Amino acid sequence: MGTYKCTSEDEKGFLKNYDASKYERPSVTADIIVFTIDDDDALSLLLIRRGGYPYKGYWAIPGGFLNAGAESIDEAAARELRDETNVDHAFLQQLYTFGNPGRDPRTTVISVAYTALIPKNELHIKAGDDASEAALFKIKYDIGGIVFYNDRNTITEAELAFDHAEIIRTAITRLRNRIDYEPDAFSLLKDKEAFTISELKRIYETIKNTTLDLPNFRKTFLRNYVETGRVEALDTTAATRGRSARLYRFIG
Amino acid sequence: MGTYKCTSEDEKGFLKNYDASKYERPSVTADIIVFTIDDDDALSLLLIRRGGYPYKGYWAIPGGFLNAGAESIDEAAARELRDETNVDHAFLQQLYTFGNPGRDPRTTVISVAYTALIPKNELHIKAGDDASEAALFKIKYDIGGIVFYNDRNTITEAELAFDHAEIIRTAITRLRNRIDYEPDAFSLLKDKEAFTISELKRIYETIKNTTLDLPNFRKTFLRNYVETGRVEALDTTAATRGRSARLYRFIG
DNA sequence: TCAAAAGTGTTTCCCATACACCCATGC
DNA sequence: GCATGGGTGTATGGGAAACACTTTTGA
Repeated sequence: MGTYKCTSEDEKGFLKNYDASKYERPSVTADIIVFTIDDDDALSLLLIRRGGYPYKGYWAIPGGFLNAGAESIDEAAARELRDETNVDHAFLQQLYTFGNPGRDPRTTVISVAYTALIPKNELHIKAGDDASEAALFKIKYDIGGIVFYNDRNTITEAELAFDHAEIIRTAITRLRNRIDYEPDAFSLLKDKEAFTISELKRIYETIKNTTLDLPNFRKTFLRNYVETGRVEALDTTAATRGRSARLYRFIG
Repeated sequence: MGTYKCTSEDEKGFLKNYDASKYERPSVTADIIVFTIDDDDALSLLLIRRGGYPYKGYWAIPGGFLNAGAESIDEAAARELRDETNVDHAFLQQLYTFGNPGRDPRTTVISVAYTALIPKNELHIKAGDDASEAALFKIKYDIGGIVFYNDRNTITEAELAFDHAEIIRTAITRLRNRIDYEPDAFSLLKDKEAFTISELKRIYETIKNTTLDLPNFRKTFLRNYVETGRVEALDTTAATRGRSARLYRFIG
């Protein structure tokens, strides 16, 4: 890609006469599952209460239409994230593309879903254009499905707009699988330049929804990250309630 | 999804007046990387020589525009696969969605890429509507990139249409990563109802581009598949050059 | 009977897990 | 000192890799 040039004359004619409306086109959106870990170590995500139809008043994941021609899908996702959270340079990863007919009552809508992992202190939530409200919801795994709740609302999977429950489930599954072999967890650190092993461990525990053994976590962390140079051990320490903990710096 | 109904009167009005052309819409295609293993155990893929502009005469992966409203993306991919290969019920998996502006000189095109794994004896290649030629190419890893070749043609990554080289690279990477923990390899067996351990091992070797130790491969195969009931050991054997080999049947 | 391929058994090493124990710090 | 969390060391077990060896078959 990038090396292609129109050289022949008949190709130029073809491109000029190309009728872009020959095929019926779907709308394309970039939707984002914004994950964070809140102050009491619960995995949370950002939901928007829809201000317009369809699904007016329903909670949904943030997203918006692709500005075709002016931006890539990745850029559309980044723009949408910026609009909703003020976050500019986030860890943003394409998740999956959803395109069943009927998932949007208006017309065929293809949604390219992205996952963002953002530390809570960097999140400055604001409502976008067509949204009346935005809030973080804790994720709770319950028999029969996931429940999303915060101080003011509790909703179940079935109460989400569109097929967003399926999208969220896909995102959680992927997040859990990736964390074992990708450094995703570091994206959720409040300070990637100075963090303790315990802080990182709490992130892993939150995502995997289990408790981990600290000595063993330390060993695998040192082997996989410090010894490979992806994390640097600092000389400084952080004061906590007990013995002060060594600080580390994430490099890449 | 599926439980949503328009109940309010003003929502009905909204949907009636919804202007589907308000946002500029991109074209959406479903593109397919058809992998197979050819008779001399080389990983191969299906390429189409483009009969129309753009990239007329270039080799490309098969694909076609989504018939928005009439089919899901998955169905579009299945239809396209059927058109090109006569294969109807294949292992078809969504890979990634590519949507950089400029990747197609006509207009913004979003391509949802799929991977298909099909045994060569089931492949009946035919050219589709806008393609003048279709052929299998062996994949060879060379310094500086991948080379695709068969009896009649040899092409490099840079000679492929659009950004298809990137799509293929993504597909190969994913295939290699998945095979270690997903039963993808079984999709490439000539006969899933009666295969030997060596046959399966050759598929793994082809995909991973290494040689494997047969005793160890047997052990992990028995533990992961036979003992878990996903593969059944048959009483029959297959005659080969040496000692005849036990046959197995893939269940799910 | 010999080569070729299938199949078995053994040894070694790495790594995950479990857990006992020591160290530093604040109150 | 003592509670609290950070940090170290050791024992155990399972699986991956390497490989020596046996069995069955066709030519």
